[in-house]
Amino acid sequence: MTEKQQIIIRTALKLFYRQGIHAVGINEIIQQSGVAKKTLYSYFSGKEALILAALNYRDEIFMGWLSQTMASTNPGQPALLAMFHGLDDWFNNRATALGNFRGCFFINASGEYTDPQTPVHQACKAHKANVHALVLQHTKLVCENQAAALQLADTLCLLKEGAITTAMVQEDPGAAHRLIPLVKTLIQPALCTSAPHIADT
Amino acid sequence: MTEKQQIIIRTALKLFYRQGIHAVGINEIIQQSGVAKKTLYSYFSGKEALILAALNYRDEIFMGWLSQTMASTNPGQPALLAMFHGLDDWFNNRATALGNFRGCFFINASGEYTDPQTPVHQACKAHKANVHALVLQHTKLVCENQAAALQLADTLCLLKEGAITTAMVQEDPGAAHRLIPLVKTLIQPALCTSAPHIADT
DNA sequence: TGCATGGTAGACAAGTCTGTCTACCTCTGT
DNA sequence: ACAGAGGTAGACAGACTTGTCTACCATGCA
Repeated sequence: MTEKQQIIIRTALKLFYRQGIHAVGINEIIQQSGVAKKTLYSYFSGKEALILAALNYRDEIFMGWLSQTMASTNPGQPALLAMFHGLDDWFNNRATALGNFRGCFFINASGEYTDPQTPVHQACKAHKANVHALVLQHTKLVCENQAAALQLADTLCLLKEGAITTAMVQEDPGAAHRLIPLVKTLIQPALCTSAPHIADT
Repeated sequence: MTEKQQIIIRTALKLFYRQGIHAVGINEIIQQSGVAKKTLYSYFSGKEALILAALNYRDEIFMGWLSQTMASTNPGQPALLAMFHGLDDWFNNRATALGNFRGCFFINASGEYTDPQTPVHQACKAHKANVHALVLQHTKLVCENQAAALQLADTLCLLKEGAITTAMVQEDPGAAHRLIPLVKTLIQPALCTSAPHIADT
């Protein structure tokens, strides 16, 4: 991975995230990168390869930020809560690693590539699986059995997606903060038994 | 609203929803509509006007479907629960009025027009406000005060967004169904007091 | 000194995009 | 019978798209 390659990927991600993937052309990317077109095409076979590289880079950034955010406190319950405080930081542009909030790059990309068969959609799905796996590590510490841990991870991830989407579409940066009382309730160890959610009727 | 106009809007919506907005050209729309290009431009000043018309049409369809779904049972608690059963139908392609599930058209569109100032993004935001207003009508019947009703509507709408996003990106059509126990708990009248969520600590 | 490497700048091909325009056709109402 | 409305088909302009290719330049190494 050369320095030029890094610059191109970083620039592409910035533009794709800000303007949408289809709305950004190769010419704009090379211009903003200060790189010749031939250089770009020597590193990437085409636009799709660059998109996939940008998705991969964003995955690294996001997973790094999230795992660091969750590692800043104790594993389990506090880490899960820290995730939602982290989302609140992100929505209010206090998470510098993630840049200015414009929704989730992977959700946005999926919306442009709705066919699940496309490599882009698959990459987005893979990123969400990475996040889920990280969350699951912590729910396992809170729940008394595997099934309950999985279910809690599902719910928390779904809340996360809902908060991101609400914050973006509705221009509502308080979406994550308002969830914190509910999250606190959900992750109370006593409630994470085999019963699905608090009470299952 | 002439018949031709209707055909153009319906075709545009179908293509935009399936392939993304930027990925669909005017030529494809007129070809699929069986309409001359001049006819399209006699009704719509440009592509953006057509996009806004498609968003407006989708809003009508979705709000019609949702209000009908919620009206098929008793107002309040049962209607709110019916919304999530409706989402489950949608994700599993049993809601014919909404077409084959490809996520939420408005979330997808917002991802392509991330700048909140754009008319497209504003239209998406307005749609979400419409849904929220409908949900609020029912949470008011369940909660004992205005603030609690608003808070419950916020939470349920956020769960809805999370379910749609999860179902789409993760190819997980069970996202809404798994939420039902949690929703049942949240909408229990006794819990919808001034306390934010179940227990607020 | 000479040459390979990796870069720049940008012309170019071939196709697509939006939007305008001409020429024609086919109803409907008077 | 005839005018006007509303439509079709499609050429066209001008800009933009991705991707290839030529010509050139600078640096490091033998």
